[in-house]
Amino acid sequence: MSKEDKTGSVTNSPPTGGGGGMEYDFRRIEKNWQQKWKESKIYKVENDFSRPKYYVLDMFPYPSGAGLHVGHPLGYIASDIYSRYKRLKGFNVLHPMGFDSFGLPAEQYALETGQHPAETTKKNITTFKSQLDKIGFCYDWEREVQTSDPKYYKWTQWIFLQLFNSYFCNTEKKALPISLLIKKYETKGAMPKAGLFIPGKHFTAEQWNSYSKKQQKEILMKRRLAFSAYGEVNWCEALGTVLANDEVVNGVSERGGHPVEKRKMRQWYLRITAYADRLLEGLDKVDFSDSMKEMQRNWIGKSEGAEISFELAARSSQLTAKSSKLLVYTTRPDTIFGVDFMVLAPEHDLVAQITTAEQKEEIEKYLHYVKSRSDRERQAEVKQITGCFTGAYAINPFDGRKIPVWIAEYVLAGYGTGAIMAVPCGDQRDYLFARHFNIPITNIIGDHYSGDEANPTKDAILQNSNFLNGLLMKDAIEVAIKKIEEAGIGKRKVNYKMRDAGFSRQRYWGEPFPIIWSDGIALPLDAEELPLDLPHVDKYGPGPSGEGPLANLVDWVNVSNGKRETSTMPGYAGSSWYFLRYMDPHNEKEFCSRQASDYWNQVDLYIGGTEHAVGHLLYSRMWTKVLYDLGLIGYDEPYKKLVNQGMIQGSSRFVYRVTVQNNTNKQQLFISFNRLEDKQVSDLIFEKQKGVMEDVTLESKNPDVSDSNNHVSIHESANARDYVDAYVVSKMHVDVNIVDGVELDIEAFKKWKPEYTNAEFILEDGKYICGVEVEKMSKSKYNTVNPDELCAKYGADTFRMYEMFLGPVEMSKPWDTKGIEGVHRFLKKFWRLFFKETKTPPSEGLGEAFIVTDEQPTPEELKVLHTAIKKIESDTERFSFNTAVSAFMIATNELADLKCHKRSVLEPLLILLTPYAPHIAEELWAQLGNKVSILNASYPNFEEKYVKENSKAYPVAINGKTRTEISIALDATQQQVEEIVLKDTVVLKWLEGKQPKKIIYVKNKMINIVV
RNA sequence: GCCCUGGUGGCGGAAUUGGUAGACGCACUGGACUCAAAAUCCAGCGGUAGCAAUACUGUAUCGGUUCGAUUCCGAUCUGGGGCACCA
Repeated sequence: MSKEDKTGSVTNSPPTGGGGGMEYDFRRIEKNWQQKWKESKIYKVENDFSRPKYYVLDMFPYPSGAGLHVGHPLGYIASDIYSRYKRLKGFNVLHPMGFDSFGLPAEQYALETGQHPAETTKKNITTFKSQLDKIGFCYDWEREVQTSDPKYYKWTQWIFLQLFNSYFCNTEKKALPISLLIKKYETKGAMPKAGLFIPGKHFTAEQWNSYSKKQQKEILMKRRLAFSAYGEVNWCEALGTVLANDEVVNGVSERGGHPVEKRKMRQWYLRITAYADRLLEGLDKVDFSDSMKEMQRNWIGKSEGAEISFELAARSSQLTAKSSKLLVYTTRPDTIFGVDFMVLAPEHDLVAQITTAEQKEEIEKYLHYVKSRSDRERQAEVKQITGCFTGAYAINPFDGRKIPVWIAEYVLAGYGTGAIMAVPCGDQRDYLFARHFNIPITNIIGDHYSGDEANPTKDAILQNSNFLNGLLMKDAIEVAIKKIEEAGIGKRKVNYKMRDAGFSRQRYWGEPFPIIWSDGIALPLDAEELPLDLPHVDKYGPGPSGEGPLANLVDWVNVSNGKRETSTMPGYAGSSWYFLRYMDPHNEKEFCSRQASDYWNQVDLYIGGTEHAVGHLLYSRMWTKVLYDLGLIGYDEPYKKLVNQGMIQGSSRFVYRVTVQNNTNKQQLFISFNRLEDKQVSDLIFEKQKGVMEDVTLESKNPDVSDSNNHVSIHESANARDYVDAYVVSKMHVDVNIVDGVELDIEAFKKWKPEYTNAEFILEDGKYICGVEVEKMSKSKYNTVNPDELCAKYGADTFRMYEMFLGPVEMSKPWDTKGIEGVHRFLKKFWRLFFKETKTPPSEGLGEAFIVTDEQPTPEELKVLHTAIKKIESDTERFSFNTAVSAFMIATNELADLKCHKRSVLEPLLILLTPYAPHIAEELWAQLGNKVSILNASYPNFEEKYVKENSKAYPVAINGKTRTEISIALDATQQQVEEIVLKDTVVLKWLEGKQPKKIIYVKNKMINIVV
């Protein structure tokens, strides 16, 4: 052990080393077996259609430059354990791994450093793979996919063409080839099912045939599953580029702090809204957690209500006939008589037309303000109520009331019709808005409305509501809709919160679109022309007028029949179908052969984080449905079961730097955590700064440690003179790896940040104690722990088991390296069931050290074994890996106590251990003389007879409080139990001579006596 | 703001269907072995009172249902994740 050792927050020396004997030399064992497994291709997976299959999939990683930290492998270890378990159960298991290797970070990095994303991505993947391999995963790397590989994205582009060439048939509720739609238009046109023929929307066959090619294509574009249209983006003029929401902070660009505004640009979209209902229905067929389904349902946001059109008051003379109506969507048509104002989204088309001359200036000011606001900001800040009156009025169709029309940022253009009818007594936002702008509030729900806040109830009896008076709101909804439809002023409407998915990015590092624009018509490439390779660029800056970097490649863009599409596909394109490619990764003819996709079928178990709850999962579910509709695969849900792993959070450490204002001597000073609140600390600080600040007193208030960001607090000094008027304590992240628990290794710290070599430290009890906070694990917070170092120090088996032992996979938890010792001790103890540690060198003492015998096991030993089999098998089945690890510990402790070294007990136990700690299991298996790998063994069978008991020590409670324990036969009857219990001295004592009212006896659980 | 989710000893967690709260591990304390250390083994370990047996109390807070609540219901406080161009 040396002070130099800074590889982890555990500062002990390597747990093994030196000495002779057969000790658990995990380094040798793991290296040896990883090598052998690789040579024997034991993880190679064949499409052997005769065997039962099981498909385990991890959400593949984005290969970031930071490499793996201990949070990444959590899900991978879980899926690896389950895969190996299923293999032992006789399944042909597909458990592949690959990389989601297109994406923004590589491009950002390229912008900063000039390194091509292809190069950095390749490098990062190499690092990831070597890190993954050290943990001993059973991946068949021959099936690896990388989304940025042309051999892969050829098929992403191909599927895009299928989407482009398909439409959603509303009658059959499925995707069909667009050629069928064209045929229909040519022969029947597009005629209304019922009601009015609306020119522009409907047309006859003759009309269709008379349209120009361009007109026809424009009509078709409105039906394609992948289509092009105009949509809003975050536009940053200064950077000349479109930004992700991520890159926009408080309305300005993260890079450079330039202003950002909304701008409409031509974009590609996927018509996921067409699949809204099927995406909802599909949730009933899959095994996802309820919360996950709930999140997806909320995202889709299906609601039923009505679209109502309000006449606008005639006085706005600039209104044309067409725009004299204001269409709103509401889920609560029952509240129509409570409407006190209307609100349009600021982007609403009508705004410009209806605004009166007097209001024009104000409206324009407001529009300018809204442009800089993100959707999130617009909805979030309730305290800040903003809006602007347009000067226009709408007319309530039933009572003729004049209703003022406002615009406000809390109404979003993308949802519903982009306009609402505001009912302040029933909706809190509307209420706050009305109060803020002094709009009178109509109460239609009597006592249910307090006047202090809105009440969104549906259980009130309506008042002040004309023909709805006296009706329960729930029932009034239907009545109102009928009346609205009768009056011809609106209709029943199902609405979805979900919008069509934006599918183009003004970026370089993504799949190029196989599209050529010719005279405004999007021409798809032929399948034979794929892949359309992503051309090499030297510069990663944006193209002209906000286009992606590809627009700078003039030669590439201009082709004989037009111009290439210069945007690229988003990150989720490649990940929407990757699960299929693993089944048939080298197929050059098809994205995946039907035979392979029929055999491997749905993913039986999908493991990944909740952060993908809506995005990725919905997109891949949609793609799967489209592929199914087009007859390309045989199922329309990709993932049968989904398990969400929790996030492993980082446990950050902080040091507190004191900066004295106007301090010219620049002495660096740090203060230990618990002295921050020390009243005398200002004296100390003063002491340390002596020489520059004679006679200056600092009066410190208690520092507010909870303050955000860096600045903990500013201390005003009452008697400040000359040099000093305040000192500032700033909080700095410090590398967790140079902190032992909470104690800072000061020397290591100085080495880590050389600028503080001469810093002084105010200690407590001779130590510098760091502050602790749980945050997301990230390089910039210096709270990452590298799995490589842990594998090197304790071995992959220990690391795997420890990650599992931390807690339930689904739960988030902070990482703490300290506990890993315990798991390592367990594996050493397990090893000692097979080997006795001797002082002789292994070359001589092997026979002597190996202590496994062929003796017959005792009933007690068999009970330990079979208890373990039952517990570990069921825990593995239900993904309760932490309790399974604890079951291994219990079994090992008990067998060690029994001094059991019997093959017939240990051999099955080894098989149980294989999924969790494959290396040690394989080694000991070989030591037992087995010639075939333990990976191909079969899982031991649990036998009830070995664990059966005929009595149980029942807890006996009096009035619900456990007072004693009585051993009673398991097959005892109620009467027998009552007799036994009432004879017991402890029970008699607590009864105090009273008669029990009731005796509750739950077989195999407990007994409760009610007095 | 909206949606989802969590809160149990000093710490990570266990309690699978409403039935003995704290399994297992870490840390800590005491002991054995050792010249010493490491490793290993044994014992203790929620709080309060007590030498102890034991009693009371205890699963974020408050209230409810029940013979019985960490578990179910209602309200409150609080940590984490997502919110459509990060992946």
